[in-house]
Amino acid sequence: MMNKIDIIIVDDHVLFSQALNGLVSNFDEFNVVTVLNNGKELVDYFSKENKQPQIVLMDIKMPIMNGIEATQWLKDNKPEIKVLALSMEADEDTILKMLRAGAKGYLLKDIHPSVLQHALKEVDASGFYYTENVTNTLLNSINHKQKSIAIKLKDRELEFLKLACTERTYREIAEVMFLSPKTVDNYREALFEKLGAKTRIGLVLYAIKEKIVVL
Amino acid sequence: MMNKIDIIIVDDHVLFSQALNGLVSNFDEFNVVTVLNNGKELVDYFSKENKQPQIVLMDIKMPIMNGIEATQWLKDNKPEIKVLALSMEADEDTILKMLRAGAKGYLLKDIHPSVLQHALKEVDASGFYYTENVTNTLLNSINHKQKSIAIKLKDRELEFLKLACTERTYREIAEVMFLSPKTVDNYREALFEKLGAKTRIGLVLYAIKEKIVVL
DNA sequence: TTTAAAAAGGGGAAATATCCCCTTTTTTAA
DNA sequence: TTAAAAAAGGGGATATTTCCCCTTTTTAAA
Repeated sequence: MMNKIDIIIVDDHVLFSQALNGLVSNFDEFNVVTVLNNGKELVDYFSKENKQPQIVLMDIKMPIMNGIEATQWLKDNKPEIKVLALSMEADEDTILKMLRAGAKGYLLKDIHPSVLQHALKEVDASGFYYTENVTNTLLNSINHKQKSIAIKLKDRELEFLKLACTERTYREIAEVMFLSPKTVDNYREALFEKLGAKTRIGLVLYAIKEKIVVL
Repeated sequence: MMNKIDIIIVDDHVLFSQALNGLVSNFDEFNVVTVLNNGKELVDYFSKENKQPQIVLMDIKMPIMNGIEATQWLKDNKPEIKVLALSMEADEDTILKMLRAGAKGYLLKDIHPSVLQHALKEVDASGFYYTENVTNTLLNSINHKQKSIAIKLKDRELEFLKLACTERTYREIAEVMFLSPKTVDNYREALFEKLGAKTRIGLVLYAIKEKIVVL
């Protein structure tokens, strides 16, 4: 008989975690060492026990110490243990935080048991299991960082704003725009007002944030 | 005998693609339908042939039509075919473009054959295979934390630079840093010199470009 | 065609930023 | 322990930015 892979389940919903326990215990390859109710219990567990599981099946929303904190703790203190997140929510922010904390995979609780089994095997064998879902979420959050609130600027103001994001002085900007320096003053003051800026630096920060200028 | 999974290899390096052909053909589960030299040949192939492979092993850098364009074309025209990218480079930009174009995985050419075999099986069975490498790249590009700083800045200079990217005056920056305004002058001038800037705007542009400050 | 709004221009002044060439203090390395 | 380097501070001048309160010119709409 081959050695089974030790797993700890951390989840505060007892009904669910016990069901999960039964499920995983039925997988030939895995052995559930213990079932804990939150991150704190996991940390306490390691202060008492010498045994280390290969994988922790981690819920995210939990009282006292949540899954993100617990995963971060494991990364810092037991980096060889792999965390597979198991969550109800698939919102971008949670996924991001969990992955940054070091999770090796992120599954939703409504998956088919066979997928869980497959994921566990992958995490054991390859060290990770990132689903299409997770990857797409990451791709999305790169794309729609933030939609511009789009204060509407006139063409000439936009032109000035772009030039303000260079090392040109206002005098030089005036030359480029074929305007008097005094008129450029007006554009500056108008944009200070519209964009809530107090200095030229503020204009630059706004322009870059809103992707009016691209670096 | 089970049905083998059909694969097309697209790569302009003939020596490599032929070696890859031999390798994959030796895998029990897979059958290499044909080997093509670039994306254009792949598009042409589908205009002549009715047969469709399940998976395309796609190089990225190729003449005439590169792997990104070809993958995008497949997504638009043959969405049921899965693309597994196989590349020399692991730079962020390329990975992002390839995934956006619809690749179901991204492997480097220096992996072990068994990993390729495993990835192919995963792509066939699950529809995707995203490695830790790829996921970390995505995470990084969200964080914008890739430190490509060519010029090494001292801690205190970095601190000043970040403050320069705000609407604070130098006098206020001096207060925050517990320095005399004159010392702040020195930091400014030192950075002008190091970063080739002539004005504070130049500092801000540099800091943002190099991801020293995140907006 | 009249009228209002937008764009352009300006005077003048105070606050900041830029610049160059110094000294003193603290840290680091030989 | 001593020399050198880095960090901190400064004087003083000029240039630029910021600010407020104006006029003139051009454009667009009634």
